[in-house]
Amino acid sequence: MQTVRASSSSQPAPALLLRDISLPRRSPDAVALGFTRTVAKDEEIFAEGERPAFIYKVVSGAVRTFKLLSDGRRQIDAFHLPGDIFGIETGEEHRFTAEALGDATIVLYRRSSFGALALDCGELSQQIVSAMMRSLEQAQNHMLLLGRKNALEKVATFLLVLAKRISKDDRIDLPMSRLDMADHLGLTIETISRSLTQLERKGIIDLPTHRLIVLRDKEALERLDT
Amino acid sequence: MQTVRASSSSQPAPALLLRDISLPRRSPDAVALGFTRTVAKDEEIFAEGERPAFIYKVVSGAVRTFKLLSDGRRQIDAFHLPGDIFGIETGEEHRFTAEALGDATIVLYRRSSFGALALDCGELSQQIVSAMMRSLEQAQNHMLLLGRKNALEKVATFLLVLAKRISKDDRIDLPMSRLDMADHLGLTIETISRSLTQLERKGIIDLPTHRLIVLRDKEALERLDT
DNA sequence: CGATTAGTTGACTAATCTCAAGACTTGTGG
DNA sequence: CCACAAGTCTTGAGATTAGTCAACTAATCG
Repeated sequence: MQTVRASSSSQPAPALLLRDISLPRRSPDAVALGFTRTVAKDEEIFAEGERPAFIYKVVSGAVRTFKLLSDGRRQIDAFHLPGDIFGIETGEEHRFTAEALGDATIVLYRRSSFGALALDCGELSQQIVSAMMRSLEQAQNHMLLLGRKNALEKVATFLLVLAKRISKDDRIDLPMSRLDMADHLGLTIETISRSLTQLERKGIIDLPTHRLIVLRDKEALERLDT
Repeated sequence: MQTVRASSSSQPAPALLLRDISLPRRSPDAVALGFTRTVAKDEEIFAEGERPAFIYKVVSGAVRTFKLLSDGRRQIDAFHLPGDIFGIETGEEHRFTAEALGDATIVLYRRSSFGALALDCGELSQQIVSAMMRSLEQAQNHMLLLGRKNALEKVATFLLVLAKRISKDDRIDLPMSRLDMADHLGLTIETISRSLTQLERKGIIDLPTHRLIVLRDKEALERLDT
């Protein structure tokens, strides 16, 4: 596991600075006004868990979006450069924190302006959009796992995620091999095996057969899930 | 680096098996017919690089989607369980390979049925959808990097990606600190530093200042990018 | 300038991988 | 229904990569 270093953090800067109100160019359905805002180095633009009120676009400078584990380990999912849109959410909270890398200028579009986003799409498109969004959320959580969790944490998280999807009374009938798990979690089959054994020794899971896992202590797993 | 093991691979199974033609329920804009297909264990459903002709939905069984590095290292981005939609692409090729984990049943929807996907959305939604898609593609590439590349490969890939976005004649003016790079690539600042030094020693890059990187040998970087 | 922060380098440690052997499962055919 | 074969999983020992800690150097900001 890795040392957690303080992120370079100046103090949070003043309030929102209105500069300019620009209409999105050539947009016929432009209900969205754009506010321009300047942000200082390391200033927070929005925080994980907040209700998303805007969608953002970088005008100048650069922005990082990241997730944190409870002990401060951080995974930056992306750097956003001029022209990039970020902060899109379909749910009720931001799943990242966004901060400026250096001084930056961004444009904010009221989220309410385009309502539930997918609503002005046909129903089929809507299904597809929501499938994309689910993939994206999964991918983003998975980056945190791959970049910042150790082997035991990876396996614990994986079991919990799988349990939510397919467990019957805390029994998981694994649909995949150890090799598949390994290639999903960025580990080797041996490390998967050792991690499972370790969880079993601690009484957290049972392994009646190789393909069946019984979760005996979900709380303990959740503690590992950080 | 990690040993590459052969994926359990039976031989590719026969052709497409039409079973059933079902209309998507309650869908008013349902131009899409659903074909049901059964696939055998480890059978390929589509391959990375292929032109995407369908969108898929798992009916029974489970499916893995993955990317490979040139030497066979594999990153499974997701397991798809009954009800899950997978294989959505906005571009002209599949960016993953999909295979059945065990015997499985899937439904195929002709992609042409909903045309360019975003087309029946308003223009603004369309921008948002395409921003989502970009994030998703980035996230998926990044999972491969986080899960299966070593430190030097990570840094090399990062520099190339960054160069494509912001380099002027192969000079990158880094907008982020070493800590930011580290937290993006799942490494520590020391390892970032050592990797950059190593690239410099090999004559692949120059580091005139900490925030400026000159790419001297892109080919070599691309070779590391696998 | 001088102080502070950011980045580099070295020596050492720890986590995970690699390689190898053995055990368990599963499927097949006698 | 048992025995064997093939594949899958587990375990151990040693190697390797990246992390940790610490000292030093370079850059940046008042």
